[in-house]
Amino acid sequence: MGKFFTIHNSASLFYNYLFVAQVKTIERQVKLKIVLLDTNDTIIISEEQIVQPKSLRIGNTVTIRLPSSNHHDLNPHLSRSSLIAILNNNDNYDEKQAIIKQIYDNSIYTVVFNDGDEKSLRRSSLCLQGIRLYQTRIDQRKPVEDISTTTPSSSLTSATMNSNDLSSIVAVRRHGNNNQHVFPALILKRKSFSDYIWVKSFLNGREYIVHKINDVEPYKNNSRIRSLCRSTSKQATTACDKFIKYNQIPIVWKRAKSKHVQDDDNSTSESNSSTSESDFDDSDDETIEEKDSFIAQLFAFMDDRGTPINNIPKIHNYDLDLHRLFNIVRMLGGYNKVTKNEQWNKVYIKMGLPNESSPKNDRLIENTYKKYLFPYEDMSKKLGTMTMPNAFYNSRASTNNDSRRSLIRVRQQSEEKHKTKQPFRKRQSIDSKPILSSTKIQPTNSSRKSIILNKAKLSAIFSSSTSDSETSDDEIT
DNA sequence: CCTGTATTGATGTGG
DNA sequence: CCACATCAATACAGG
Repeated sequence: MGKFFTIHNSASLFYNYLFVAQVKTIERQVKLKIVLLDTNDTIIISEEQIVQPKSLRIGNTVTIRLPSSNHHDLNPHLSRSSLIAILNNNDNYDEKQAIIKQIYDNSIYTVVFNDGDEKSLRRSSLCLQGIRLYQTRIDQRKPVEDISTTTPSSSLTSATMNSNDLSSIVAVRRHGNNNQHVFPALILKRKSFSDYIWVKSFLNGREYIVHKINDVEPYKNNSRIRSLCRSTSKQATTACDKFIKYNQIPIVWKRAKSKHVQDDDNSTSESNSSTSESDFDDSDDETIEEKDSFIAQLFAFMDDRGTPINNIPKIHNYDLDLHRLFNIVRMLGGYNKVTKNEQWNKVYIKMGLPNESSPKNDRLIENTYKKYLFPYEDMSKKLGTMTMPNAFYNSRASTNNDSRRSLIRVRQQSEEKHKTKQPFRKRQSIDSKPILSSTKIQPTNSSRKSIILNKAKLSAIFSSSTSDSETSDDEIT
């Protein structure tokens, strides 16, 4: 699965979840944390010190060379070349047995962004795009600019999902690649976003935004799909049929106490458990619809640009209300303005999140915004409006069918298990006036491409690199 | 700021 | 076909 990045296959990389780049060159350097068998000491060595270079795999026993008479703690910062020099001189080393405990990739990757920008980064700054994306989209990656500047073309492929009345149930393709997994789902919103529809799964009660063309097929009047559903997710199909016939709410839906699930037709509206947070009084005038629509557009946008939001971000164990956050920041003038004026504490307070505003929490909310909402804000501003015309519909060609995850999850059910924590504080109303996009956004210049990414699973990367295909640059000297 | 660890949901596989 | 193992993504805390 995961492999050491290579030049050859030029994997797409995420950089701060904002940029996509390709690997150009690699200066390989691998460090290993090992435990010596004789002394039980833990030391860090370079890859080159391994004599018996079998598979680099955690847990393996290897023979290594240590500079003789050395005290291992003495040389961890020895330069690579000098180390090699020492070790190539037969007199100067001891050989020992050791067990690999950890593998670190300290290589320098030079990557090229799609704006032509080049940068040298360490592995930890980069994140391999999902394998599926990597496979299917490798040559179809869209620069962000393209998305922002795409002119709204009304030639939507809306023909596939036309009949509103008949097909409120759809079959959603699950992107297990091997299997044709399909589960039935109820359409919650059709218009929220053209290329995407919002569905609630009979499988687990979760809500997803799915791509209309690629992930969805009509359910009714489609015996092939129905049987496929039945074969791959029987329970869900059964629940679905009960829902159709008897209007019976699936159990899995009740478990997920959704705050507000009203779908267009036929929905028995008592499904919302009255215990749900009725203390939600949106001081803003937004309706649920707007919120949903916003979320749908946001998710679809992020999906299209290759950085899908797979989960609702959490802050201190609470689902983050992205719409609220977005509006708050917008009223304060947008990300750059808020940052300049150091108002993230204000944002944090307005969000009504648990815990007090603190420098740490402020940075938390800032980073979260930067990651999940700033691209959207940026795009909106470039489009010249904050109200999001349907502008980037066609950015997702019908050929590329998925991004890092097939389904875009929406609205996690809020679990009970968090109830030990303090309850949601009520939010204060937003007083300030909207300032709209008077602010200038500077394009995301490379100086602020800060690094956040999640860790690389090096163990997996290395352990598999030997077994499955070769990593093609194994012999970097 | 960066790294390591824990947690969660999604996916793959065997009983 | 379902239960369980594995994996990917990320939040969070600590250096």
